[in-house]
Amino acid sequence: MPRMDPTSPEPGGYWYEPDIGDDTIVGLLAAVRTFRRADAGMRRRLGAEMDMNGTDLHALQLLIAAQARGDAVTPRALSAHLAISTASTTKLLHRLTASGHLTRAPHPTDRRSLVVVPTAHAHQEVRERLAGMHARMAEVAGGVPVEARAAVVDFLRAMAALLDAEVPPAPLAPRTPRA
Amino acid sequence: MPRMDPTSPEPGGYWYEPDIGDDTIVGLLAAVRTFRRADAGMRRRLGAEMDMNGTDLHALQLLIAAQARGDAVTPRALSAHLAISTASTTKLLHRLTASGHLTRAPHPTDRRSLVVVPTAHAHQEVRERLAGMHARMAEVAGGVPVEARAAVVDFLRAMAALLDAEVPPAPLAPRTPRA
DNA sequence: GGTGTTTTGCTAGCCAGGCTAGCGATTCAC
DNA sequence: GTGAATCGCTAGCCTGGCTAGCAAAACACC
Repeated sequence: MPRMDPTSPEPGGYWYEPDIGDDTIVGLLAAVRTFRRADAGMRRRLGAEMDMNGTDLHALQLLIAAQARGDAVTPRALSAHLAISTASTTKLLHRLTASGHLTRAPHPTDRRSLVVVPTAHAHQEVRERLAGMHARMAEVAGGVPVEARAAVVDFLRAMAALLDAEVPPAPLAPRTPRA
Repeated sequence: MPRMDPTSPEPGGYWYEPDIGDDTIVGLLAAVRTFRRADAGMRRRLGAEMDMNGTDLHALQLLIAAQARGDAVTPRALSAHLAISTASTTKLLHRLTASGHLTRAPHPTDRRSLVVVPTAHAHQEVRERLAGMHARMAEVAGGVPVEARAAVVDFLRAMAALLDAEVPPAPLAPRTPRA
């Protein structure tokens, strides 16, 4: 049975960028890549080893957060938050209702819509599953020097904004049109 | 046609953690989540809008980096680096050879194996596709105060290590065994 | 030097989770 | 009141993971 090596080492050298001019910037970007890879791998493993994938888990987190805030969440809002289509969201709701993690309640004012509510079971499970990881993440975050935290937050937010804006360009050669 | 909102706002509040004791830590973790979500969304869009998905692109980066270092890369090594199975790697190689991004050359010493080599086309394309984004990322990175950069790098690395180590536990209720 | 075991890349076929297209029901604008 | 917009949904497709199992080559060992 061909199996993969779960702990692949660092990719090693970098690729292009002739000379950005600053080693610390290169190091920063390398760290970002390392993190992205670890994150992607974790999500995949999460999907493989548990009976819930990353998107579903993320949805539950959002629902629980919203509930704590007293906000009602509609499927449409959920799809927007998760950045997936409404059809995919419907499937997601099916999965999570089937597994007993949430229920659909009628929307108080709009009879087309509905309100998605996490069950007690969902609360418990998310707590169990994420509490440990989250505590560890908080610990890591606590290791960041106080005076540097704002910089880290700014950096991550700016990166996120950049990624959000990215991709669309695609100003490339005539590509095989995939059809 | 149901379409999603590509620029969903911040998830808002958080969920559990009674009182971590420090708002800046919560902010940090929120920023991490924002980034993770942006990254995942970017990868998905990348797969949707281009004719290459994130894994393939990652593979090309690795190959190009290895080539620059003078290292030969076998499919097996690639599968280990990408943390996917050898079967998936074979499919990946099919995709990328079909699209003219790489070629399979005989391995110099092991006749079972082979060496995967990126084409000039791959070089050009990766450069075109990533140079812009990468330059922007470098710009963002450059915006981080010099004295805070080491802290950012440490933080991201620690987070990555944490995610790498995460998931396996799964000490939960008897779960439906998915079979 | 033959022979069993490993390793390598591969094919076949499965499955999850995205997606688009389009539908009935309801709400909104006017 | 009526047409347009919006809601969640179903039907059905496609990508990209996965496992199982294969022939060929390399290796271990006598």
